Amino acid sequence: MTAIPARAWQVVLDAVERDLLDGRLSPGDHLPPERTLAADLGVGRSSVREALRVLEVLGLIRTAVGSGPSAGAIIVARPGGGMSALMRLQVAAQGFAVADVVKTRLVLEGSIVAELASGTGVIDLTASEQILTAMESQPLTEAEFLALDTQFHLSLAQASGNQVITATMAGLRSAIEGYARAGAAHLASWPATSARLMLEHRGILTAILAGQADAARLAVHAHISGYYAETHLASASTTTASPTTR
Amino acid sequence: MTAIPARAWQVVLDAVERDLLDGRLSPGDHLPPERTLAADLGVGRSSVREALRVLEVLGLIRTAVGSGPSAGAIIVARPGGGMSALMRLQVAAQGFAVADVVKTRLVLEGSIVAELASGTGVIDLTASEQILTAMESQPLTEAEFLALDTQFHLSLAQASGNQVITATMAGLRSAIEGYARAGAAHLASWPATSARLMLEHRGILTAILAGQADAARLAVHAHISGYYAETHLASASTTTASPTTR
DNA sequence: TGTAACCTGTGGTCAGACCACACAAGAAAG
DNA sequence: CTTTCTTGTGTGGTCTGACCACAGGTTACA
Repeated sequence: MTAIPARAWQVVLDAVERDLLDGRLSPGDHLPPERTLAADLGVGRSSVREALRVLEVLGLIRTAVGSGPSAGAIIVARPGGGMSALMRLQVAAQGFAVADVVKTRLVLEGSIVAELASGTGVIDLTASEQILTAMESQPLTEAEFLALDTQFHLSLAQASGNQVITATMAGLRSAIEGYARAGAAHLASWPATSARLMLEHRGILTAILAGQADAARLAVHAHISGYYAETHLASASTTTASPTTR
Repeated sequence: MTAIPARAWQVVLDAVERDLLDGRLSPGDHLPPERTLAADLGVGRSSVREALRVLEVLGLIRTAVGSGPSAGAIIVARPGGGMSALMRLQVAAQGFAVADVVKTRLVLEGSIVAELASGTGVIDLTASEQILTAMESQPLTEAEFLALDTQFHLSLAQASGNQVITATMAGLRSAIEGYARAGAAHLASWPATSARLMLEHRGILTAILAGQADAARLAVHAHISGYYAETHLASASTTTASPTTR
């Protein structure tokens, strides 16, 4: 069929993918041991390991040494880690511009809060509430604050129930985490900025609970682009087609 | 520092990432040969290869055998392939629900066409035009049609200039490509559906060129969710909180 | 001068070995 | 009989060494 002989590790990757699609493998299942997999597919164990490493980084499997039910390679399908690694490295390698990452956050988070605000069903925002309360209850260092900030934004995505958007947002966030942290040092007054950010968080949550979709979207928009404008890191302006990409 | 000794392949991954962040590596540069990398980092060559395999799948490097300037591992930073692999496998492993993928497409593509429509600068849509013309010029098989359909949607993302959204869309699209193809077989009349899809494409493009952001967003929304509703694959309803996720 | 043969460095792959680890089954002690 | 310890076994993690295919450059030859 194909004149090009597939590379050995690709054979393994394809076999696993086919097993997943055909239902022979499901989340929670164990992959065969590496040595068995190698023998079954007619490739070397190192090739199997290369494929498993890819699956691990992509968040499809988790590996553990030892023996027993918890050992071996297990299908987990946690997209967050893989998305983070991918976006972090692409930003590092200049495949992704930071400005584009911020703009994508605006799009995704804006539609998330708008959907949450206009959602008909019961929506659980207690997790977001708790994170906000934790942020406000005591003074935090910049790193602690940013960690909770990440959790807050992520909790909104999780409340929407969309796993794709949640994972993508987690990836985007982690990709520019270093920039956000570095930018905090450029601020004129960290206490002033953090106080403002907390107020904006409250405003976002209030708009969602009040069912004001447009207000929530605008609040998120101002929140995100405001911080990045203040830290001089990305010109995430509101609607203008930014020239930074080109 | 860390009581947990990092795994060997992660040492390599971290080293490459640090080199990227510090500017010691840039797109177009060669990575050191595997054997050199192994010796420099004090790990075995197989561990280096596992890391390089990850970087390759993630779209960060391209490898070639032989000698000369084109051989070896070269930084390329092409996010598309990695994003596609990640999303395809996550859908296969049920980490991503197809309904969520479709909903994310709605969000991203909706905001893309809205931004294109309201864009102040000159926007080049000739590529999208040409693809549409190619689709309309002759009868196509389902596979050919879907391939051009993918190209059309992707060309819009590329016109927006946002590399993150473009790559994400490419990944989402490829993740459900199999479902789209399988769904085409369930249609009552493929010629009728394809004709409708082409008309909708024209409508989207017209709305963009006319500067009607909301109309373009609605047209894209109807276009995408309509096809998936028709193929009974995903209940990508307009605004209702879908219960399919849980 | 042109061509052909050779050499070198690269990734691709495999085989084998050893280690650390976690669990299970059996043996030993109470 | 119960508890505790020892041993065995299977797993991933890693390294080493070897060989191959390939692409380019280099050299020798016509």
